[in-house]
Amino acid sequence: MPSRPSRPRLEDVAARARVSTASVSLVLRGRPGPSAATREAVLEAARDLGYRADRTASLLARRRTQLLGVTMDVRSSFHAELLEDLQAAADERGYDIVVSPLTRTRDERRAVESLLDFRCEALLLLGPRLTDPELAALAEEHHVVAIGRRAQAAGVDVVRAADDVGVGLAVEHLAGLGHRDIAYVDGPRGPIATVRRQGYRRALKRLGLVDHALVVEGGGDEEAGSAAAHLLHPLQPSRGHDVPPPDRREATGGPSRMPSAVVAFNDRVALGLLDRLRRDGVAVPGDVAVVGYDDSPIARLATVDLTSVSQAPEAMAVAAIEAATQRLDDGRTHAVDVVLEPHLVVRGTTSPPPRDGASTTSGSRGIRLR
Amino acid sequence: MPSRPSRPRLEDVAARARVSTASVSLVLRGRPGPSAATREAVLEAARDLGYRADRTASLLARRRTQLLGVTMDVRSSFHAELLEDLQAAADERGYDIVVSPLTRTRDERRAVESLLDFRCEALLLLGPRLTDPELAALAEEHHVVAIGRRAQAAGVDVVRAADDVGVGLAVEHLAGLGHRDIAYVDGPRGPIATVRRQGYRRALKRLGLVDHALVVEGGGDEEAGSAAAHLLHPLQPSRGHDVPPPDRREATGGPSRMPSAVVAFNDRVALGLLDRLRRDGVAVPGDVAVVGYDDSPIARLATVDLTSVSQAPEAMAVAAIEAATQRLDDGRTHAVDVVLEPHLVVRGTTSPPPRDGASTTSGSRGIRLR
DNA sequence: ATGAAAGCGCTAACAG
DNA sequence: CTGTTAGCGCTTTCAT
Repeated sequence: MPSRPSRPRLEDVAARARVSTASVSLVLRGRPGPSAATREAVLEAARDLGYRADRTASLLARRRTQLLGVTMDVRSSFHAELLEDLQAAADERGYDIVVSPLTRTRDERRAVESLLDFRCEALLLLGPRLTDPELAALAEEHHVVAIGRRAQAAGVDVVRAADDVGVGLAVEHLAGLGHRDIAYVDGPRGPIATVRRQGYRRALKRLGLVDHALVVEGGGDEEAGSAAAHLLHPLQPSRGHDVPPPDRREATGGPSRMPSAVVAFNDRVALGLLDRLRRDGVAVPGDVAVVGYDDSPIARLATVDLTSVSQAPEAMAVAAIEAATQRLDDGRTHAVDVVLEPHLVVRGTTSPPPRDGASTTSGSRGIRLR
Repeated sequence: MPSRPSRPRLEDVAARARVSTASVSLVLRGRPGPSAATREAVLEAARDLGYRADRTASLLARRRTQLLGVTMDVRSSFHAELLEDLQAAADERGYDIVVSPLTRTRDERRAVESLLDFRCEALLLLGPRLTDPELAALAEEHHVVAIGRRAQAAGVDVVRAADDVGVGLAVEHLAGLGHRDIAYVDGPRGPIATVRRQGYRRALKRLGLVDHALVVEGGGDEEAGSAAAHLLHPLQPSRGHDVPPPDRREATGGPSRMPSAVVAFNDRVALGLLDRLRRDGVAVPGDVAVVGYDDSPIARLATVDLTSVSQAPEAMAVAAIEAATQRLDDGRTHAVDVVLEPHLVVRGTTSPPPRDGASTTSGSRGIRLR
């Protein structure tokens, strides 16, 4: 339990070092002025007393708070990753970060308000779901950086990866392997999903595969991916794993051709997809190749080993902090839109399509589906 | 971009409402005193000006900050879940939460310091890795609540689930289904893993199954679970999924009997385990039953459907906030140790063991392994 | 180079 | 019930 004698104040250090509080303040913040002798005395006194500055007080006194506010979805591992990098980048520039998690009882508005209460000097919004007008309104009063999605809002800095390009990379990779029937599992409504879907469509067009386009409904999590598996393989028994799958060639209804490859909105969706496909006896990548998006830690697991598109979170983080500090420290006033190039990380869930009529179903299963 | 005219201050509201700043302060904080007329005038003025209190200033002025600091591992979905519930519980009691994430560049010490800089009135540490002496030292200066693990540290409040009981529930459930060879996949070194392992050993003893004890090395994530699969099934080809598994009965080396059930340190480990087992052609729960720990969101996914032990995060969160506020508001001075009873959530990864000599390998695969 | 003093914006006594 | 006033702990002119 905290000892009653409240923690030492600047004044206490000053008294002990036999100098003024002003000197102590300067020394402790490493600012030029005080002589070497004073410095030493102050540092010693501070050490002896175990002094730590009260940020609340210094923030009040200073105009600046040096605080950057970040809103994030606690459940998103991509956000978690970004946060780590944001933290590091902010650190280097002498800023501190306040994170305001979105939860089911705490939407983006509240999260932002909380940040403003802390007097954050800029708001970094991870994958904000606010509408463009809402963002623009916010930006009238505060510095705001939208991270990870496009935003057509005046005054808002944007840092994002070219998602359409990213999906394009995935599609091209698959096409390069020889796939022609490449499906796409859509994401949850929103600007991010829109751009990725566009990327898919455009890539198919470039490759002359538009006829093969197949966008199936999806979502943002494993559940959605799992559900999508049924749309891709509508002939599988819809529940239970105890019924042998019928020969997929005998299919009626559903897509006339089964895709030999699937690009998913993100890794979580890809994961749900993988899991369901494999349970249904579909080999990945033997029967179907799968590509995710985000290159999340889980994709890197040896057991998952998912080919995925990386948004380069470190680069995004650095760019975002940069955007904020340029406004705060360098007086930039026009909005910027930083677009980073995603890159594909090829792993084990993609390989050439099965030879016509033959399945490359994993031999370890000892089964062939057709 | 922020407009230069700094935001309205209390004084501005007072002037506009033609009352004193004191009255405004009281009204805005909903404290008794001001007359209805004053209230209305103030509220209107505040609304007109778009006033929002500067928390920094009020914290300074007030003795109290009403801030609770939380350290957490951003990567842990269990922590994420707890955080949501902590947030809600704190809210109800008029406290605000500052979260300080641990990252690879930011260990627990730094995270705590950051919280102290914010003048948090209590520290809630999620699954702290600090040693007991370190915790005790911290507790001399601050209110600290350790959440999710046991702690033998003077002055530290502890809120945890009875992990040994939890693992016991899992083992008993399996034994009740008829399993006798029940293995345990250990967690990462630390107090949590120790207690869970103990729970496993004691449960076996109670059930007269000590001879069947098998603790295999594990860890905290999917990777570890995947690796553990090989220790449980040492005869599986160690890499690649393209070699049909040999008849496991012909095993030489490794455990003489294959366990028919496995309890994993946590859900992530269980997940890695599940994935690897299934890829190796082992049916779950047909050949091997698997139980996880944490009842994390992923365990609940239809595609995963993992039997797991729930630590009841909501209850933990409430108890933790309670512990903190009792100290702060009710003047409690002795440490408390709140132990919550975990409960088992039975899902699809557990079923009776295979009949002797027969495999219940999933029929949907159309294969039998032996 | 150093110290005295005036705030930062708000809260809490204390008068009135 | 309302207004006045003295701080909260630190930073920052501005003299010295």
